[in-house]
Amino acid sequence: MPTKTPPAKSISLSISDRLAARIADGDLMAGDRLPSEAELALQFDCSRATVREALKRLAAKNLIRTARGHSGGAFVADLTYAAALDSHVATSMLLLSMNAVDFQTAAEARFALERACVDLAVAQHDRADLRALKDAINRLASRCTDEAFCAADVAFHRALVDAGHNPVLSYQLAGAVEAMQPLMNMITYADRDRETIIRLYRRIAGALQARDAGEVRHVLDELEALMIALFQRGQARRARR
Amino acid sequence: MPTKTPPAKSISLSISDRLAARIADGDLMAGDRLPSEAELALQFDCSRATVREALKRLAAKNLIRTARGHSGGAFVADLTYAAALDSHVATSMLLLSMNAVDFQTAAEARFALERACVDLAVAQHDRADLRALKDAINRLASRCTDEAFCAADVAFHRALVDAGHNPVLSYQLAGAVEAMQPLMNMITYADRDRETIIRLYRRIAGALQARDAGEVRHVLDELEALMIALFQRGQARRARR
DNA sequence: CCCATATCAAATGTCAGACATTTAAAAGTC
DNA sequence: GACTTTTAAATGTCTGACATTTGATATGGG
Repeated sequence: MPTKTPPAKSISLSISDRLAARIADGDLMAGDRLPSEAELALQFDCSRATVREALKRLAAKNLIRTARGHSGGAFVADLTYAAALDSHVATSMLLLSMNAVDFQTAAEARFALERACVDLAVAQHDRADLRALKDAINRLASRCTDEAFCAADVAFHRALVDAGHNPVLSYQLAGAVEAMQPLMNMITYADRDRETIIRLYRRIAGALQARDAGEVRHVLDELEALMIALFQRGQARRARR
Repeated sequence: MPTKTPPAKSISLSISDRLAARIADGDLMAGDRLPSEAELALQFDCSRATVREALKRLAAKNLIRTARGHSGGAFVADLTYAAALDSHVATSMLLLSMNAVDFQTAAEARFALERACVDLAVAQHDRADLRALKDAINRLASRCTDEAFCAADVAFHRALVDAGHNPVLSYQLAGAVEAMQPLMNMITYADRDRETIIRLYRRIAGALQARDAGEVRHVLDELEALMIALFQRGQARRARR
């Protein structure tokens, strides 16, 4: 009996797939309102509960948003960079933690990605970008917890990435950098380490202002080596106890 | 009345958030089985339907998978690179199409990212990587539709990225490159364009084998310029009609 | 004793109908 | 005309039931 009954995909799954395809194809455009749950139930010949499960899945993927009330309903969401970034970061974080990615691999990837935006950042940055970089450095220089230090660290790198003025690149890079923050948080920084890092960051900001891409890349190399060394030192210390 | 009643988050949403947090925190580990829907309904003091909506949301984010039958249920999924990549690509594609990203911006981002893996690829590649590159080139050289040409194009870049032997980097880069395929598909290639592209790809493969990172980067620059020129030529032709 | 078969139980998937809540528009009132 | 009340349409939730799937268990025969 070659009638296709593969893994018997559930009804709600096939509904969400069909709606997702219509959105991806541009058949349903951002802002469009989907039929009401009751209408969809009629169209797909199933119950409202089943339709709702399908809609929840789409909502989880940021494909639709729902509003209650008289003229509420499900609307095709206009996917923003911010929303996409959130889910990208969440997924990447889970991926890194679940696959036990070692620090060296993560750091290697992170700095490789960061170097990808150097040329653009050097060419495109403006005064606001330099300001953002310096704000982040100032926050780093203030006494703060390791977590706050790492958060400011992320802000610095984020500013560097954004200086390329390419939203697509920012989206990809910022997601990767932020996803690695939990790993970076495993580093405990001594005061003199912080000073070293801040010095490197100032050199990056300076080189960027001077539009010296080679120097920026060079400092990033140093930074990467430093990070890995700090992590390994911390690991050795943990092992000794 | 400062009692917090913000936007009255729905019950099913708060349930999925709580479960997601437990997974992210490592409280629930990959492979763990969640309580049955009936039990969860008791724990959260709500109906099974509400629990199910929450679970569907988690399933959409690849956080859990469900199985039917006697010893079925919801299990914490072990997020694979492949699964994460799929959702990353899907999201990125939507993001690009919905935000009307222009070709130049996308190409700029794509080649910037690609250059990010050159150093690693030059240092780490092995024979299998070169083989994958050459296979892709051979497919490009065979007569094929524009879509197949673009698919082989993606395969080439994917192989280049994977040559870095860094799964984290591959995940990030492959997602970005694949997401841009629809834009690249907008290019129609004349025969002599294809020949030019293939020549560039052969140079890349050769430079990689010779472990000459500067040459790889240089060819990528040429490739980027060519792609943008081809796209603009196509646009001008479309406008003239 | 082992193996095939039938039965069972637990879980997800689905359905039907009801009620609660939210929201904007329409109707009514001053 | 501005304010208040009513109303309708939609999502959010609850309840209870049935269907389906699938491993475990019991049962029977060789």
